Amino acid sequence: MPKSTNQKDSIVQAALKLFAKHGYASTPISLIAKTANVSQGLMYNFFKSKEDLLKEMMALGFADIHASMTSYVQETDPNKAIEMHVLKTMAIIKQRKEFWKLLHTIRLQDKVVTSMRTSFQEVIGNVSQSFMKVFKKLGYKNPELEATLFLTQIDGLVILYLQDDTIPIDKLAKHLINRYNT
Amino acid sequence: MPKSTNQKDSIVQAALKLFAKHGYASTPISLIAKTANVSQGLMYNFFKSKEDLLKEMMALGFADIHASMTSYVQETDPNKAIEMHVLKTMAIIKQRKEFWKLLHTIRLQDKVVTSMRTSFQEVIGNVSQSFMKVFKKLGYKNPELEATLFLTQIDGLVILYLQDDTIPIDKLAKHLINRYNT
Amino acid sequence: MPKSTNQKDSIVQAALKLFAKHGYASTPISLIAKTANVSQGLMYNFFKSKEDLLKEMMALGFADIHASMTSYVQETDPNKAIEMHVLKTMAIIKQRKEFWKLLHTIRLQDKVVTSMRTSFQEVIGNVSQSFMKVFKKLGYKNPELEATLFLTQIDGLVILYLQDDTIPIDKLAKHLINRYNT
Amino acid sequence: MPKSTNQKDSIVQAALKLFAKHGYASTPISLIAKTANVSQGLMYNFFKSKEDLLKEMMALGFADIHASMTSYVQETDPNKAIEMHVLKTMAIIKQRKEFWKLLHTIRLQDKVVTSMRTSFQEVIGNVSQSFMKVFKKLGYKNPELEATLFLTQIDGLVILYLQDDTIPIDKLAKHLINRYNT
DNA sequence: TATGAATGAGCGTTCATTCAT
DNA sequence: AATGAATGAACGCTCATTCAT
Repeated sequence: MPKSTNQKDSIVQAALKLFAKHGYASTPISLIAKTANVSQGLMYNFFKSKEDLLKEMMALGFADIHASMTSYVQETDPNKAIEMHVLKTMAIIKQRKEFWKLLHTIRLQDKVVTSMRTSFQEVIGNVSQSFMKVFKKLGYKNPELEATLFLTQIDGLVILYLQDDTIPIDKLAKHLINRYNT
Repeated sequence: MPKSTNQKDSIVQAALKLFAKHGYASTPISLIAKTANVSQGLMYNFFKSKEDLLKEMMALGFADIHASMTSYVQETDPNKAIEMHVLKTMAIIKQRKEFWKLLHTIRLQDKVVTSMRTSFQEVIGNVSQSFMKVFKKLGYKNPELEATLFLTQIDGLVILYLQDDTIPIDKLAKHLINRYNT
Repeated sequence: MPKSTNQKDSIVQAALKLFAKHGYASTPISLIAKTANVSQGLMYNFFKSKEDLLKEMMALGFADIHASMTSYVQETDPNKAIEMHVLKTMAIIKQRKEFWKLLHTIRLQDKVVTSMRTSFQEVIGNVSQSFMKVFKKLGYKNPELEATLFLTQIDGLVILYLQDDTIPIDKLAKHLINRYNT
Repeated sequence: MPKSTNQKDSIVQAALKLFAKHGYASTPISLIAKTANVSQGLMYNFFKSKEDLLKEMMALGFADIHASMTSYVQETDPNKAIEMHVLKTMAIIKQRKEFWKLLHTIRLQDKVVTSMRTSFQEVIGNVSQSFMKVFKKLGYKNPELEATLFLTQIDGLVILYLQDDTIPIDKLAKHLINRYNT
């Protein structure tokens, strides 16, 4: 069995945890290596640089999210689509907290992100388009604005949760769903 | 007029711009100094450390926001309060884009922030309390959840705008206001 | 054989030489590294800070001296004890000139030293006690004062030698011994 | 009245105190200025550099000591000469503790000292010569060695006192005198 | 494949010195 | 004579990256 896969995995997990906690720039490679129980030099067998590690990590995360989100994209009942998206997002966030934290500390910066903007925009774009249709179907006058408000509402909720995971996130999600499903 | 004030100002402006763009940890003091047209050593006549510069900068920003936000806190008409808060927030964000970018890259991290968390929570807390009352007055069943949803909705909108300032932020704001002012 | 040992040794030797010559505070790490033919960064694989290097160096020196001095501590003939201490001290000083120079530039300062004061006092204290007994055995009226005078006499001689190694140190030592061995 | 003299004096006093406590290299000019209640820039009206301040300070100290010591150099009774030298030295040391501390931290270093070696040697040389004659007069077989031992004995005592001023320095001095005045 | 010793550029910071006022 | 703002070189130290093994 390829042990290297496990090692690469440990590295990615360690990096994710540490980047989310201390920030990308403030996390030394040496610490990632130690946390992943791997020699410092070995890191460069898997990733050609620290930045490369970040990019690959983010790509993995996006793929993951993409997979999760597209699972219900063919939902035809608009109310169901809204409900599923809210619930699914909350589920993903809980499960991938560190990834989302990192994503949010990075997404307003222009250095590393440009390279991964594509993947990010793709995911966002798809979802956006999809919900425009949903709100159109529901008869909203301005489905584009509605979709944006809906998605930013979820975004804001997510950030609050990432910052303080003791908020009643499930109640809030339910409340949000009810607001649309009248 | 004291020239030092201008210099301190340039430093703060330069730091704000660079921190917002590249992140705190990835912005060298040397670059701030160069951008502010000041020698590197002189920086330490104004701020005793890089971290101190950040803190002071954030404190200034918070004071500013606090001042802006408390200007309409005595508004008694709940619909008006909602409208004013949305509009005021958008105004502030447009004006202090870099400060808000910086704030968002920092607020999920646990390192430097603790010292300024207080100021942040204070502002947030006040606003939160205030809107709970607003939604109570409007007869919402669960004013606390409503307030949270309202504020996170704004937060999400703000982040989207910080990431891409070509979105129709004013339309979105208006739309949001209309949703509440039925 | 581990090369690192040699490197650590070169560093210690270089540091000892340079600290003794220019003083601790006036010796840059960069110069030590260059003198030891080692990169500046590597220094920190062996010593976690400049101060740590000093401390470790001093500890080594003290251990050395301690070993040398305790070799004759069980001497029961008081005259022999005096003779041996003088001769041994001179031998040590000749051999460890730089260490002693460094020790003397440091011992009146209050900053770094506190941590190593303990080791120093321990060595001194033992010797002091030991010579009090010697002078008691020899029938001196005030053995404590005698011991102090004896040891400070040696100290003064040592310092003179450290300052100018062309003085007839052996003759002086012999003369000193004869003064006690009547 | 020339205020500058007082200022120069305060600077020298402040520098002496601080150099003795923290060492020359570890004492910033800024701290000396603050301690002397003088602006940092003004220092350079009196001394052309930090090193110059040290040199001038030492020169002043030497002149002082020289004056003190030559006051009894014409003493013809050899026993009296020994007694006076011991007592006078102790008096000077007590009075000029900081100067002596500084002197001892500096005298084994080669950087600054070379320039003042002359003055130092001159004082030492005179005293040395003078005591050779004293011991000759007293009929010692090897007056040169005796003089060296005598002076280094005092030196050793002085250093002990500088390191710990709670030792019974007066008793020790008396004891020393008695040893010679039999 | 795996190590960790080794490098060197760059960081935040200090401080002796200069200079405009 | 006196200030203290301003400079810039040098410091101790960190860390991404390389390389011999």
